[in-house]
Amino acid sequence: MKQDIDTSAALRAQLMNRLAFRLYQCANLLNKTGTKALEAHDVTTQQWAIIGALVRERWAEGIAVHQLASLLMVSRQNLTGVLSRMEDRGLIERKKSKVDSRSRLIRLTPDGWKRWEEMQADIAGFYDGAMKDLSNNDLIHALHYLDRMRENMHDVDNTQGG
Amino acid sequence: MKQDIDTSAALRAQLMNRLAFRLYQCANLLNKTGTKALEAHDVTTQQWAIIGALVRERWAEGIAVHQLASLLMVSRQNLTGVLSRMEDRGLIERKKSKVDSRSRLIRLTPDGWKRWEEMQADIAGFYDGAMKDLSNNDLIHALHYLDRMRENMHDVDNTQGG
DNA sequence: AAAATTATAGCAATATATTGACAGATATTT
DNA sequence: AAATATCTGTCAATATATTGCTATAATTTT
Repeated sequence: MKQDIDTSAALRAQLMNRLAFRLYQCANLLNKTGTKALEAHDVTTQQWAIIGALVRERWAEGIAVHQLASLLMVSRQNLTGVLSRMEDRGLIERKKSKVDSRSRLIRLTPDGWKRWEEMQADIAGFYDGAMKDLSNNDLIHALHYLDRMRENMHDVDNTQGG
Repeated sequence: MKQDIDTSAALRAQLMNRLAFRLYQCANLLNKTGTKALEAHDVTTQQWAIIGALVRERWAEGIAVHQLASLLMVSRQNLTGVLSRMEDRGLIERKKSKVDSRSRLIRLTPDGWKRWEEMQADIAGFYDGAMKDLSNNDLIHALHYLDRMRENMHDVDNTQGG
């Protein structure tokens, strides 16, 4: 009976443990270093992700909070807090939807767009460091694995009553 | 002039953006689903990581806070908060070091060890879902990429005055 | 030996993330 | 049409993460 690497439960458990731990460390470091890299722009990593989403999705009137929360995979409540801080600083605006008066449509202000442009050089500089020595092929593979895990955990989430 | 996939700056920037975003989403989902999976044990994902580290590193007297913080790659201040909540619930104990009276040595209590054992079945169940359809080879590769990124960001961190 | 520097844990302030809850709006069922 | 169920954004409470700061201890420099 050949002890194949793919059939060793203890090895697999160890790999999964290490992978989860690595994910934990990476995410914390991404938050820390990303926020520091954009310090001059007064934009945290999380706010950067939100601005990036708003830039990418050019809805005519903006996007509803629950849609943005779904896209970012964070809770509506947390997003409300982050958006409030961004609105206070003039990066985004909230507008009551004409279609559904409960809904608030979120979009970047002209200042928000300007901030995005101003950030680009520092974003590029940050990525140079964070993705150093990773080829495009590496990036594609890493993306594939994280994608797989995200989908898996999304399913787990739904199973848990999401 | 051949437009090679490895030389396209726009593609690379897009990949890096998507990778960072995926990391953000995955980490949040890991925190959410991991904590939910261990709900019966009243242990969050972060506390699980700490217990795991304490289990793995079997120092005779325990580990100092700054060492544990370094291992986990989180700040001492944050760790202090998490440890306090764990101590309050009897999972860990803090003991003044005989060698350096400023230092607090952290280790699991007997209850902490027992909690770790009790968690194993639910941990395994969670991993089954989160790592579904990923072979051991996949796990090894994913680990490699996250490792690479972690090291890169660690270097960036040091450059930023970490 | 004294002075200066560095290290330790933890307090405080702020940002992010979750869950529970809820007023009010909207959609579905009766 | 009325009753019921669901949805929307946000408040509140709690956990996690960062930075600045500090009293005290330890180490290094003078």
